Amino acid sequence: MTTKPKATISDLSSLPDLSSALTAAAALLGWMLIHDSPDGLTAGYIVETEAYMADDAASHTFRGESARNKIMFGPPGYLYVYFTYGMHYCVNIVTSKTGNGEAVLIRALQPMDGIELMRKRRNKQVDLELASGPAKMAQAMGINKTHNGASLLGKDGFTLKPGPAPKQITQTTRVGISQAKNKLWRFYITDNPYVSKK
DNA sequence: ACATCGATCTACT
DNA sequence: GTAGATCGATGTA
Repeated sequence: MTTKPKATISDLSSLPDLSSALTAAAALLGWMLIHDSPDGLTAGYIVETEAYMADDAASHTFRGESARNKIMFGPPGYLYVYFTYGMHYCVNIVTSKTGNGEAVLIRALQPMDGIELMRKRRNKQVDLELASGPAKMAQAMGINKTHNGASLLGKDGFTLKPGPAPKQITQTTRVGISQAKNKLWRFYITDNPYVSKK
């Protein structure tokens, strides 16, 4: 069995600045998330994110490390995937540094590549319904709990690459939380139709 | 052990 | 606009 030649990206310099969840949430807008899976390749343009910070009452890491959230306490550049509401997965990119417990929730993508595969995974035809929400996006990209802890540096099939810079970004409050509701830690590309909620 | 709640989505009214 | 699905993590005893 031959090893498939694959470009390897060796360090974090190929990723946006992940030094803080807050700045990374804004910086990730306009990047492409790519998943090269056994089923095929899908890619989407990141149009909506949320920052979950250290000492943030709405963050999974607020009450300290646990089996579920330990990836968030690890090094940046990895995926933190969790299961919620008994049926959905949500995808985060770990930021900051080991021990801090910060991440950026990827809330919505504009489908760019592998759209037929996204339609099949989602059992939906309309592009606007493929990835315009955190759990929709996870399903369209074929991401589940087995990808918790996957690297974004290519070796696990995930990569990020820069796309067209957003013209304008809107900063507002996060969705679906009951704590720290006043923080303006959600970001989206202004007027992009693939954003989950205005 | 048990109860509660959730970084959601869908289908229905 | 709102109810229901469905289960893992967490808090309370």
